Amino acid sequence: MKVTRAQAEQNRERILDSAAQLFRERGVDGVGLNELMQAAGLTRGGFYGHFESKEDLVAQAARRALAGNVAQRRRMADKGLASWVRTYLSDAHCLRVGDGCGLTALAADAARGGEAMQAVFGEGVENFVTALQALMPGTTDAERRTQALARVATLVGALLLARAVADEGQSRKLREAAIDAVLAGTG
Amino acid sequence: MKVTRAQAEQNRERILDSAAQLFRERGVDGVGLNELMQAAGLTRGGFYGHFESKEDLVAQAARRALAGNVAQRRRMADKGLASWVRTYLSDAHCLRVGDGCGLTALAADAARGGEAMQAVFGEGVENFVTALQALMPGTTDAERRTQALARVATLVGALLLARAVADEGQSRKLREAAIDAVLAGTG
DNA sequence: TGTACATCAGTGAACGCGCGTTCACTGATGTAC
DNA sequence: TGTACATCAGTGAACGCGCGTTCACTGATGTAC
Repeated sequence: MKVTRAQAEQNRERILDSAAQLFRERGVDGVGLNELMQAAGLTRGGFYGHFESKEDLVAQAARRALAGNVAQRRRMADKGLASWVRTYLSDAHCLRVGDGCGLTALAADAARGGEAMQAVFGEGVENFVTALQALMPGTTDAERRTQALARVATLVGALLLARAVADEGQSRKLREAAIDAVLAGTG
Repeated sequence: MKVTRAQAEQNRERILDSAAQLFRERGVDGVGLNELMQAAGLTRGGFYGHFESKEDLVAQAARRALAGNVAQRRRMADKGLASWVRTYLSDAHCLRVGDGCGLTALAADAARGGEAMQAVFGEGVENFVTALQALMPGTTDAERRTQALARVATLVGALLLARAVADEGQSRKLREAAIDAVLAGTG
């Protein structure tokens, strides 16, 4: 049955929100379209009214997941770098993958993904780097940018590894060491 | 038909080698047991003579993939840190996922994996950190270990992000920035 | 060393299931008069 | 503003396919004599 255009648009948004969360939690290959549509309160057939294919959805859901980082970016500027970095590598962020950083949760899927996905992911990285760059202590823009690039790698690497090891102590030590390294020389 | 015990053991090794490579290239969910057995020159049914389940294989294949890092570790000690880090973040390593670093290629699967997988992965991280620790410039063991932990995160994060972005220049800049950061202060 | 036989690695068909995708259909929406 | 009808968002069955796993069977291996 047909619904209003506004309702249809809301349905599309709900599919994207579900996908952005579930893909982060279980990976692109770990979530089927049927489950995804049910999570959005719809049935499987309606999917292709909204998206060309699963690959199309993946790229758009990745953009949505990475847009969540923009909100975190603002908080970073508000709270100050040190506080924000500690939040980024906190126990809470380590556990809550589904609404956590899209760079960390989707990097492997992007590395194995299509060109559209990788283009979206590249923008996500760029946005993150730009935000961090403003808070770096270097004297030139180029210097600050290089520092920001390396620190994004450290943050993402530490969070991903921390989530992947069985031992809680090892996970925490990884994150604490990364916090020290990222904040070193930033006063 | 039966084969000799030595042949059976070789078959098992071949399954593990194929799995260690294909899981790194396409992820655990991206590789079926049927394809895996064919890659090892066998048929699907024989799988359960060697492994309890796919999850069992995943943990053992991860151990194998991470054992490859041990070989790299030796080269690191031989060639010196700077040369090794540049190799780790080279174009070649960026492209060759299947026989590249298991930490980077399998971290996402480990984060979503079972306890056995995460235990294996934790050992892989520990081995890598220990190797790097010996080359760090700090004055105490604890200091060197903290530096090594953060640098492993930087290396893994940079390689993973570099593989996940569409733009070649962005990929290279990420890796070059990480090289600078990892080598900073190590002479 | 040679024969008789139990072992068991590997085969290939089959299990139920979920995958991504297609399509004829439904019926409320939005439009034209 | 009220009626007649075309549009189209969503439904649900079906497509072929590959998934992880099981199992009766085969026949060379390895052993016992």
